[in-house]
Amino acid sequence: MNANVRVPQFAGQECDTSNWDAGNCPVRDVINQISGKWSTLLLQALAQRPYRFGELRRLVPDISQRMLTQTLRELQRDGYIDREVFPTKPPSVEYRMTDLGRSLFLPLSQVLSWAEDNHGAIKAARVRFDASA
Amino acid sequence: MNANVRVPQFAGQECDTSNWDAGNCPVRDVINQISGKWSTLLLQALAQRPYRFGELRRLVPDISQRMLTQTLRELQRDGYIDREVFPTKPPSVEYRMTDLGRSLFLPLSQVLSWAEDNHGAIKAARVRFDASA
DNA sequence: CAGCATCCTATGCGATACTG
DNA sequence: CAGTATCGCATAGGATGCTG
Repeated sequence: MNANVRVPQFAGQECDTSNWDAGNCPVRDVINQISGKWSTLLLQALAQRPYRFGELRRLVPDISQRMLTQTLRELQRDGYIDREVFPTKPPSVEYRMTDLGRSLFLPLSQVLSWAEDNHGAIKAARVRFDASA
Repeated sequence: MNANVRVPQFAGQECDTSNWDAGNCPVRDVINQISGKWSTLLLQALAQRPYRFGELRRLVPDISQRMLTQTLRELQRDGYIDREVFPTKPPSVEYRMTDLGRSLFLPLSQVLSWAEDNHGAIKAARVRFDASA
């Protein structure tokens, strides 16, 4: 890690790079959490409707149970989703998106749509790059 | 890796999860590349104006030379930025955003702005979560 | 100036087994 | 059903040294 420098960062913010990950660079502090392998996928699912734990497992069968738990916890911690436990036997737990989560998903879904729309152009760019290299 | 299952994924796309990273899930294929530690930061810099290699180093002094090179190559390969070599002595290289990069940065910058605007709410949510745990 | 090659570490993530 | 606890690996990323 470098010395105590300050650099212009995301959206014109200055960030103390000696403490890069500790939350003083606001944009990175937020982006870090939603850039995990499963975060956006789960956000997209829960943007549709609430889901129970097992439902999410079946919806995304290739997520490990460990990462499902962990990702849900992180999303909950950041305030994007709520977790409600129903004291049945055996217990059931429902996850639902919060208003904050929905307000994030608004611009986020635009990026996802862009990715879908432009996947062809990107694949083409890769072919061109790899051919000329 | 799991068996050959297909699940509904991003933006309603189906993805063969047995080959998850190989590009058959369009959204993930695109998002993977821009979710690196430095990608969005460099995109934001180059959205302002073209930069030379050394300028980017000085702008983001805490990026390692290795990651600057690598991230720029990935962004170039996906078609977001162009690389122009000026045959001076010693050589100088300029990076500039392409139209594709600019069209990506449009929705992407909305997410970055959202992150900046809502950083306080997220930090508060974390405090609440950690207190109740 | 703008890189490439090498080594090394941190950690994100998967696999497996166990529990209230 | 909805988790927790361990272990292990693959890879993202940092540090350092060399080059056209």
